[in-house]
Amino acid sequence: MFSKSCKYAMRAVLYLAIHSDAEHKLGVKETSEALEVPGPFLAKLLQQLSRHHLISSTKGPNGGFFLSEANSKANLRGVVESIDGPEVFSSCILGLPVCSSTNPCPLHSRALIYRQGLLELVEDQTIKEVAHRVERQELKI
Amino acid sequence: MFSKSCKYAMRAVLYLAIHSDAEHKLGVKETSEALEVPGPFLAKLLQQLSRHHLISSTKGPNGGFFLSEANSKANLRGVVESIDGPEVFSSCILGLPVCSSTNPCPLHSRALIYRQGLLELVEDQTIKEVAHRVERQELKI
DNA sequence: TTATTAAAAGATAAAAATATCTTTTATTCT
DNA sequence: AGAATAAAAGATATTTTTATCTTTTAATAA
Ligand code: FES
Ligand code: FES
Repeated sequence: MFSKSCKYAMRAVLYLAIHSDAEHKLGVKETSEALEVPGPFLAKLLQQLSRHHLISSTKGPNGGFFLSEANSKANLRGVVESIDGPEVFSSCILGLPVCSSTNPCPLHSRALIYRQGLLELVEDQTIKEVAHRVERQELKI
Repeated sequence: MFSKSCKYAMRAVLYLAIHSDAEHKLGVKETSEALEVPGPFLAKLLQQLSRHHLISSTKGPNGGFFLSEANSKANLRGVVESIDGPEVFSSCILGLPVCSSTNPCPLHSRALIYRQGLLELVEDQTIKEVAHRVERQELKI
């Protein structure tokens, strides 16, 4: 499915959504330890997300990563596309160079439905909404 | 989604379903060239599928790979599970070590539905049925 | 039996993904 | 201004996946 990097990134974004805001930023260390994910590797991912404006960051003392209000009102699709690329939602399930309805592979029409479901999975709730559910229902990330 | 290996394997199985039978076996070369896939690499995948009895093979002159009647009455699930492992249909979408409804991640319940769809995609038609559709509708593999 | 064929198996190589370490830059606090 | 902090950037290392090459084994045909 999603790459390991992408999964780390989604979890980290949710962690930040829950534990950070503009006044309470989080360092890589705390986040990586909480998620049990390699720190320097997560740092790269967070930097990439920050460059793409999917999360926010500041340097220096009291600096760190956090989700701005705007960040947390977005959904996870941007995070996934930023790390794994937009093709995860549009590429042929058999790996053919192009996925098209005019020249489809035998699994195409069903794959469309399935991919739509995947898209909805990451698109139809905001990061903030997902984060709230995690808190209320004590879900794991 | 599925690994490159898995995609190669699925396409090769469909190609064999269409172009081979117990009397007309196919060599790796023909198959790999038809699918535009690296030959020695495909050979490994076919050998693995053969060991797992998802396709058939014989050595020597007129030997090669083919789908027995039994092989072509199976579905693609076995092929996928043989190459990518059964976890593709059961692992947590966020990469948590266990996926369980008693201790779920925030995407779990939707992920269940999505994974079910993926399973149906490869499970609800036999290889033979898919192959016939490819022939009748001139689909790409 | 011998030559030929093609898969099976094993060894090696290249590329991509994942992981780590070091240096630099921006920010804050004293 | 100077010291401390933490991200940003860059360089390096490891692991996994993908790809290739060589040798061996089994089957067929002459
Ligand atoms: S052509 Fe294969 S999924 Fe669209
Ligand atoms: S726990 Fe994450 S998908 Fe089931």
